[in-house]
Amino acid sequence: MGSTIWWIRRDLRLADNQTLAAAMLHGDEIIPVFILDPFFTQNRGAHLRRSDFLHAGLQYLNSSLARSGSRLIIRRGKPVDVLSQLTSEYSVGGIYAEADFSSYARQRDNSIAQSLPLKLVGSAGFSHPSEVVKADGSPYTVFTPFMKAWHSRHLPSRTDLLQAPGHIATPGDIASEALPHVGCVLDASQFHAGEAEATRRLEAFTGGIDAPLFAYQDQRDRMDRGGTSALSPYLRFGMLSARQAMVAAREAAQLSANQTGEDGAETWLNELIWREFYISILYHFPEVTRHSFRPEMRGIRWRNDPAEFNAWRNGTTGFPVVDAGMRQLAATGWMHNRARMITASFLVKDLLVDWRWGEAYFMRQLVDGDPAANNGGWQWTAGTGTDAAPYFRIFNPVLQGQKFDPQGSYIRKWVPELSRVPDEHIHQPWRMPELLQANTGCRLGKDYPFPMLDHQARRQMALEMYKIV
DNA sequence: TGAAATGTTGGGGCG
DNA sequence: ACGCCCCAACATTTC
Repeated sequence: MGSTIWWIRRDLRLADNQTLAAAMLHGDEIIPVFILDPFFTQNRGAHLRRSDFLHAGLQYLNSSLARSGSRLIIRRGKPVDVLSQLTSEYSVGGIYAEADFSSYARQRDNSIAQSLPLKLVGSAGFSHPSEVVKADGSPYTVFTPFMKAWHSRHLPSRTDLLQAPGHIATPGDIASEALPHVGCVLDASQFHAGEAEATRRLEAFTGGIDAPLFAYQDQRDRMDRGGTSALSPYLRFGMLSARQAMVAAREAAQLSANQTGEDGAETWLNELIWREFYISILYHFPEVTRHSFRPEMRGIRWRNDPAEFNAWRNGTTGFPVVDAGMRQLAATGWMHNRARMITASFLVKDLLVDWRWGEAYFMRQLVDGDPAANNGGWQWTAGTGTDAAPYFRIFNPVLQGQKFDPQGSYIRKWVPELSRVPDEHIHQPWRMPELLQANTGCRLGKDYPFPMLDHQARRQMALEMYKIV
């Protein structure tokens, strides 16, 4: 049958990989290739942490392939050129890749498919976005009906999962560049790349009767606790498939069907379906990457003050919970989901900055930065998206801190200058008497900034701004 | 997956 | 004992 290329993009795993399985079905020999595309690598500096996570993942994948009798081929260049060359040199019968619905990937793949036998199999989501649509074929734009439709159609179970191939035959004479270098910026984050780590984390989160999953509903918003799965970087690069995650959630839900905590599995599954929803939105409405989904929101006149934007990025807004989130992001490339909502709301509704500025900054910093989920999250917060939070839903950073970091331990962890501030002032350090400021080493305006704005006033401005449109 | 403003209720202090 | 006021607690409406 000849060779087939498994063109790896964001499916860095051997288990439950439909793309790899299809490639193996259609060829005797597999050429697993990852292409370092100048479109991405030229911009690597801007996405250092995510690049490093990817590169570490490639090293891990290469080891896994080696254990299966294969190896990873690294090539550098425009994908169409690299693939043309490989195809002609090794009489390749087909190129198999997982579908990717971000705008660059779609253009790239469409153009390659015109000259090469590219076949797109599977996707980063559980199902193809064209599968879960309304009866008349139009896409869902409201989450709840989408979620219900999803539940009625798809009930993955363990037997649906594909085993990792035992042996992968790969031609021995194919030249490869060296595996890309992994820098040290990942050291600060808690994420180790690779399929095994992803599987281990999934098992730790969902396995057993005491699994954190069962406390998910109660704990997920608590920034001071590790109640979330923190699996997003693994899902982002396909070190874990959506299907594997969903199967684990379902099995846990069944295990606990008659016990407390069953809602946790349901709630987490819903979060995975939100991810499917945003993948679907990006697929059906690619223009959301450029502007607001809701046309009537495209004329908002944002303030876009660069100095204020910088204060937000640096975590020096003077609002402890906002600064904690932004510093966690800068330090680790990851942020607790509740903190993402709080910081995003602050940027959009207190600083009145265009949500796309925030989207771009998050994309630059996040290890799990994904065009669909990141865009969906930002448009949700800004109230510009599908089924978004209404424009008047404005987070109060003090109340959010009090609710979801009651003792301020999340704040103290990421904003060390507040570490000695007592609990009763941790969310509003500006209310500390001067003597206490001196005693706790947190003098406002010196050790930690005064709040950069009056939330009540900005809230009114935001309401006006949205109303004018 | 919000918060503020406004409305309602009921217990208790008080004359 | 009773009406009145105050206000906390809760509910509803509004942005």
